[in-house]
Amino acid sequence: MKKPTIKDVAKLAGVSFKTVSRVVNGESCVSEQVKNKVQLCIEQLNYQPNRTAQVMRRAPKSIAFVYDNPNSHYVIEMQNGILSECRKKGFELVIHPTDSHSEQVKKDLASMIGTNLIGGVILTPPLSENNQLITYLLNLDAKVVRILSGSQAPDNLSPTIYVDDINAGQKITNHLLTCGHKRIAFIGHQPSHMSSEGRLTGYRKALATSSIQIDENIILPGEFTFESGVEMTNKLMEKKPRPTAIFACNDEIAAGAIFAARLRNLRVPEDISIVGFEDSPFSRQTWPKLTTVHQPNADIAAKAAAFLIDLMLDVPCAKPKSYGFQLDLVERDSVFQLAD
Amino acid sequence: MKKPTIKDVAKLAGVSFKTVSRVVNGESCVSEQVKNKVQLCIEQLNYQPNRTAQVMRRAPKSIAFVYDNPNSHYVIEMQNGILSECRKKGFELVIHPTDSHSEQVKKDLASMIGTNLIGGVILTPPLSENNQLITYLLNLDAKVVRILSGSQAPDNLSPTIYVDDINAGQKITNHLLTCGHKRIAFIGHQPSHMSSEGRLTGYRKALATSSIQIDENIILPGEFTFESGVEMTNKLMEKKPRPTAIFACNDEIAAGAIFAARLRNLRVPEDISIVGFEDSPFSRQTWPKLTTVHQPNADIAAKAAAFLIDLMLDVPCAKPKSYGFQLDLVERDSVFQLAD
DNA sequence: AATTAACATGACAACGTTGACAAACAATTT
DNA sequence: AAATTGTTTGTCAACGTTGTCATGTTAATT
Repeated sequence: MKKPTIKDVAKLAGVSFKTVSRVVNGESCVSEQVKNKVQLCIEQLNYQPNRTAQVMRRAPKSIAFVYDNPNSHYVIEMQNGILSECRKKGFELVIHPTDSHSEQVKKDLASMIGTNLIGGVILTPPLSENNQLITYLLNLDAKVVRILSGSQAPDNLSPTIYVDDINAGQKITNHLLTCGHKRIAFIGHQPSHMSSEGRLTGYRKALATSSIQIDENIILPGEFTFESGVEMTNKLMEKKPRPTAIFACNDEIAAGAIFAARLRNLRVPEDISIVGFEDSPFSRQTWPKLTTVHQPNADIAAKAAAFLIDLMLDVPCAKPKSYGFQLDLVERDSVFQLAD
Repeated sequence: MKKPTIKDVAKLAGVSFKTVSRVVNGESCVSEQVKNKVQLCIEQLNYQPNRTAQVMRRAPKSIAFVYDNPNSHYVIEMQNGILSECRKKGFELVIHPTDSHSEQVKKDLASMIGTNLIGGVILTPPLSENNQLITYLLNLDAKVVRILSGSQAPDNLSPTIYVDDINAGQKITNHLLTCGHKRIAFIGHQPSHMSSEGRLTGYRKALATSSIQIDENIILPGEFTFESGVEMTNKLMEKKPRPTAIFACNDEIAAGAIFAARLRNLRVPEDISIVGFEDSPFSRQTWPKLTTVHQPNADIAAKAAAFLIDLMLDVPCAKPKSYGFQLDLVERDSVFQLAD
C-alpha cells in the first residue's frame, strides 16, 4: 500500500529515475519512444510526484490568504476567487484569519514563510494598508500582492489590485440625486477604513457637483454591522428635516437601516430610500431588495492570486504591475423616484 | 538573506546538527548546559525548522476541509473552528470547495493525499454521507472524520461527529405547539439531505405525541435558499385553512418566508409565526428576529479537527471514537403566543 | 572513414530534516 | 580497579525529488 515513487516507475520502465523525472516535468531531450513507455508505467502505477520532495528542491507552491474581516460573504467570495486561480496553476491555499490589531500576524506569517510553507501572501484591508507589514514580508523574501481601495496604486511597494470606491460612491450618490433626493444621509463612516473613506469621498464629490449643500450632521460614523445600521438610522430619524435617502456604507448596514425604519413604521422606499454597497447576498434578501453597488469580490481576488502566482513563478516582469476595478450600480427596489 | 538551517545553528553552537535537532524536538538526553547554548543560538539566528523537510521524514501536518455548501456562514464558521484547532496543534488547513455531484472530488483528494500534501480529511454533508468516498479515502491511507446528521454514528467506518437534528426538530416543533399552534407547516424538505430529513422526523415525532393529525399537504419540499423560502411560502398561503406557523428548515428559508408573508401584508408573527434553524447571522437580521435552533458550527468543526489530528498523531486509541451534539432552542421574536 | 555536433540517458550530489546505531563519557556497582 | 550501567553526543543513511555533469548514442559534416 506504499505510495509509488519515481524510482518504482523507473524500475518498471527499465530506465533511470532521472529520465522519469524528465518525463514528469516535460523536459525536452527525451525520445518519443521512452517518453511513451514511461508515461504508460506512470499510469499503471498511478504515480504522483511527492510535492513535499519537489518543494524541497524548488520553491513553495502555496500562498496564504490573510484576512481580518467579520463579513463571511466577503471572505468566502475572496477565498473562492483565489482558489479558482490556484487550482488552475497547481497551487495550494493556506488560510489565515487574524486580528490585525495584534502583532501575532507578523509572527505567524514570518513562521509560515520561514518554514518554507508558503512563498507569497495576499493581503486585504486593513492589513493591506500597513506598509510596515508589507516591507517586513518583502524583507523575508516573500512575494506580496495587496488589495486596496483607491483610484490608483498608492506606491509600487508591491503589485496592487485597487478598487475604485470613490467613483462608485459618486455613481450611487448621483443615482439618488437623479431620483430627486435632496437630503441624503451617509452612514457607516470609518475614518481608518480606506473603502469607507473612498465611498464618502465619492458622496462628497457627487454632492459638490450638484447644487446641494453638504450637511455634516447627517454623515454618521459607525461599524460595518447590522446593529450599527440600526443604531445610526435611529439617530438619523430624529434629525429635522428628516433625510429622504440613506447611503449606507455596506449592505449589512443597509439591512440594519431597513430594519430600523420598519420599526418606526416608515415605508421603504416610499418614506425613505436606502442604498447599500457590495451587492452581497444580503442585498437580495432584504425587503425590499437593495439598490447597491456590485463588488466582484471573486474576480478581484482571482486577479490578485494570478498576480501573486506570476510573481512567484518569476514570470519575467521585473516591475510590480497593478490593476484597477471599476464598480457598477445595480438597481433594485429600495430607491424611490421622488415626484417634483 | 538565506534561511538558516539546522547546520548553521550547529556550527554556531559548536555541536553536531543532530544535537540541535534533539533540542528542537524537545527530546530528552540533552544536558541542560548544551540545551541552553543551542537555544540561544537558535534565537540568535532566528532559526525555524523547515517544515517541508520535516514532513519528508515524518508525516504531513496538513488536513483538508472539503465542502459543497453554498452557505457562507456555515462554511466560515466551520473553517474557523477547524483552524482554531489546527493552530493549537501546529497543523495547516487546505481548503477544498467542490461539487459533490462530480467525480472530480475523488481525483482532487486522491492527488492531495497521493502527493503527501495532506494526511487527513474532514467531510461535511453531503460528502460525509458517501460511504463509497470514505472507503476510497481510507484505502488511500488517509485519515477521515465526518460530520453527520443523526442521533448516533451510523457505523464505525470512521470517527463521526453527529448532530442531533431529530431531537432539535422535535424541540422547536414542541415550542410552537406549546404556544398554541395547531396547524404547523414544514418547508424546505429535501429527501436526500440527512439534516433536512432529521428535522422533519423531529417535526413528525412532536406532532405524533400531540393530538394533532399530520397534514402532508403542508409539508413542502424545497431548496435551502431565500428564493425557495419565498416560493414555498407563497404556495402555503393558498392552502385552506392557512397554517398559523411555519417551521422552515433553515434560517435562509425562514428569511424568505418572512419576505413572502410581508408581500401579502401578513404580520409576522401576529398573523403567521415562523421559525428557522441554524442560528446563522441571518436570524438576527430579519424583522422580526427569528426564533431558531442554535447550531454551534465552530465547536462542531473544532471537535472534528481535534479527532482528526489525534488520529493522525496516532494517539493510542485504536477504535474510532464518535461524539454527538445536542442543539438548543433560541427564542426571539418570530413566534406568536396564541390565546385560547 | 574520421571527426564533430546534437541529442538522449545515466550517475551522483544536494535539499534539510529525522531515525538507527555507535561512540564517548560519567556514574554506579561489583 | 574492573565491570557494568546509564546518559550524552556524534556519524551516517534515508526520505523523494531536481540540478549538474559525465557518458553513451546517433546523425551530420568533413
